[in-house]
Amino acid sequence: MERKGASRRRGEELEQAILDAAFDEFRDAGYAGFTMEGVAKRAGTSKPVVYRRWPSRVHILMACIASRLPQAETVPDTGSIRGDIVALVTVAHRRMRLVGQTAMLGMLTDVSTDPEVRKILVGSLVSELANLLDRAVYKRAIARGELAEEHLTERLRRLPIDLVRNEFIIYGTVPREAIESIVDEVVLPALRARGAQV
Amino acid sequence: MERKGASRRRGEELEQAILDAAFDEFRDAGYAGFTMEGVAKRAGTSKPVVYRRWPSRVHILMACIASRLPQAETVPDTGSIRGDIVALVTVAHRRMRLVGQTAMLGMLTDVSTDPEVRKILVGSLVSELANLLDRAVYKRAIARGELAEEHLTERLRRLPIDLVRNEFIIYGTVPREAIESIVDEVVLPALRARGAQV
DNA sequence: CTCGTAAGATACTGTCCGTATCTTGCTTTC
DNA sequence: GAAAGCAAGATACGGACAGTATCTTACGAG
Repeated sequence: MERKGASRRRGEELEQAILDAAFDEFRDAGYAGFTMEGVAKRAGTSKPVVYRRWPSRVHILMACIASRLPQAETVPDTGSIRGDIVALVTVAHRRMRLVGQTAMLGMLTDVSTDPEVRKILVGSLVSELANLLDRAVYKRAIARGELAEEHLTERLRRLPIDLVRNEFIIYGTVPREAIESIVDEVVLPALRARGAQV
Repeated sequence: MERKGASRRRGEELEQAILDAAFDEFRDAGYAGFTMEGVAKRAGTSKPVVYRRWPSRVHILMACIASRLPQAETVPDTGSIRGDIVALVTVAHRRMRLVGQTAMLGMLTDVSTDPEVRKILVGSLVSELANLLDRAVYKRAIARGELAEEHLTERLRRLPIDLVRNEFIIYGTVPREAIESIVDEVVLPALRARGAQV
């Protein structure tokens, strides 16, 4: 099924075309309907070509989703830790919506029996947000004097992301009120309890 | 493949035998390896018999797992809300371990596109714990005077379970220290912030 | 021009879901 | 206690899809 009147693509060009096709397939067919045959057909190529680059369905799925997520999102400096955390959680939620609830769960499922693949997923979908939280929110709050390094435990560091992820995974949607209740009823009180002036 | 020297089972007896077989299949083959063929073979019957009772793979999976979870677990009255919450979270964690990380994720995935089935899952795996938390923990704390009804928001009501579920789903394990940091660094501070004397 | 590499086509194995069809044993009813 | 009916159980099938093997062919490098 070679594409008519077109030369064979190779290397980077072909790889991008397949990732594009994969993303279209993901968007149109959903997580469960995402098939290697569909990807190959959309890309105007064949399965072995796809398999030469990604060893399995879940690998290319993660790759195509990761490739579509904005790489270096920023969180505006709102002047207070509350505003910054709300902004961060909003960014996190936007990223999750790009992935989708079913796909997020599906990838976590696929990955849960394979530590190798798990690393890839956690690296591209989880760690990035955690770093952003540290860099863009906590560091600024420390500079402002609202927070001290020693107020932060590991748990508090990841608390906002844990809560919004849970909300998204279980309920599928995270309305504005949910974000605010997470921040005002849980995160800020927990920070204050350790001495933060927030 | 009718079992030799045995009369045909019917009704309740057959149903239980299939559920037993399903649970064995689940334990031995895991979530991904759980197949209807396997269940039928183990139960000494055939697929149509299984399909007459449960309309799909995920239905019987949920049914067999739910049937193996202790129905009415109790949370000991430890005399303080902290102890009670730790105990509740420990119970929740034990239930989750019985299900397993992969199966939990897998069921959530399967269910995420079908509100009908979702209700069944949420009813048997989520609501039960929420009720337990209300009945066994918050009610007693209110009776003790540590807590007042109006201190409790919806978010705080489900906070302990949300956090332990997240921990289990993402990290696969919830060690004692995690439980304690959840309770001491997050849940109790959040309750105190709303006026609870805990 | 030749040669090697990778693209692309095709077909195959294997697995499993869900269903259709048929036989047969058990139970109920007259 | 025979006939009728119902559900159990066997078997086989259609369809989808993962992943692989094999072959041909375009194309770039030298």
